[in-house]
Amino acid sequence: MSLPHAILTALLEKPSSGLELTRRFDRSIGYFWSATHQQIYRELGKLEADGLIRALPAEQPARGQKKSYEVLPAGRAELARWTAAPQDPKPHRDPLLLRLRAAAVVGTGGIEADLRRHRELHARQLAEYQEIERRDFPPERNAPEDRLRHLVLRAGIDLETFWTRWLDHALAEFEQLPGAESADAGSADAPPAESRHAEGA
Amino acid sequence: MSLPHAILTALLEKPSSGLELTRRFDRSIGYFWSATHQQIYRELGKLEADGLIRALPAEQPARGQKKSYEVLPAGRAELARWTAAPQDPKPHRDPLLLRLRAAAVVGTGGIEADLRRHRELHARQLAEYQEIERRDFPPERNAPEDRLRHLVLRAGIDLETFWTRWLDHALAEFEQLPGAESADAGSADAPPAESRHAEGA
DNA sequence: TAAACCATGTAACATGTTACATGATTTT
DNA sequence: AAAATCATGTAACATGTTACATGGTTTA
Repeated sequence: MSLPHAILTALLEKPSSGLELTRRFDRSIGYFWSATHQQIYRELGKLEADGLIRALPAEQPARGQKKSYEVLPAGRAELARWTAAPQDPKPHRDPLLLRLRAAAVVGTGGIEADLRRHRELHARQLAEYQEIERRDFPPERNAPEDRLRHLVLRAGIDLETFWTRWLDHALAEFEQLPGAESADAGSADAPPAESRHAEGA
Repeated sequence: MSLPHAILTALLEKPSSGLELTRRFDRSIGYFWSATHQQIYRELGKLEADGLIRALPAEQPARGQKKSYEVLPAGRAELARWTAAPQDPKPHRDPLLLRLRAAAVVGTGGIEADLRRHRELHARQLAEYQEIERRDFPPERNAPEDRLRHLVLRAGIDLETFWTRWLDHALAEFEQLPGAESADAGSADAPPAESRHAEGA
């Protein structure tokens, strides 16, 4: 139940149309809550039906026409309620760690190359966040209203730093692995399938 | 498309029934890929229909009867393929960061108490992982087959350490916040709803 | 033998993903 | 006026969640 509240937050920051929201989800908000345009349109419909937002009465309703929404008092109240309500942390889901665990059983295959690729992607994301920090939160600018936004951005920066370093560590560990190939102990049925030709980083 | 591969990995480590799998997902595997028993039974049915696993012909099929599965050669091959295939990192989704961002708009409400609670939950999880590390990976035991499994556990330990520290930082930041109350700049419609009575940590 | 628990499962729904459809506006 | 792009939307499906149903086994 987070997408509607992500949309309410975005609309409170600035009333927008579906496509504008989609673009903002590709940037700031999407950094910790992504959504496609189909999800957003679907959710905008529900929020409007529930009386939490309304379409700005600017112009026409036709199909190819832009339609902007703003948050109604009931929507703001719902967002405040949700923000203050306790929530348990959801268990973390990470396909890459799952693959490493699988690699311990069926062999490492070409996974090392993908680890390197992920490392680079995280490093790039880190650079992007740091650029945003330089631009939006220079040392002078330290108003209380910005503190929370900056704190959230710091989480993004710290997380990408974390993963970059962890992947460095993992790659170092791989170099110490014997032949970097099939380490098994299980029921032994099929051949390890492909294994050579790593795709470079 | 990760749940079937999580199940294949678990079954290769040790053939199991649905409930046994559920229990193992509550422990080791579930630490980075959780699943409920309904998901697991549903997926076991699909994997069997696809010829990737089969029920051990031990005994009866009746309703309240235990039914164990093992991985077939095709299943092992599929897991090896999936493990080696490149995958893009999925964008990270974090409701707590979303709530902090919302708090920047509608006010902090009682969110501080929940931050403290999350901090304690992460600290507890960290302690659990460290206990597992002590038990399963003592310094003597350093066989190559264990390296990958240990690496994955380290990720869990490092992540919980990360969040514990980050939440400490966030809470320190909160103490510097003016009245620790409603910081707004937007369309101003509704009252900030509830705000007082934090629920202690 | 009733209650508690073990084990597998069904059903309904919420959320997220992928592919495609359609009208309006801008560019060539 | 054809092509590209903008903007909103439908449809089908995959995955995840919540509530409940059913038969068997153990324990009070």
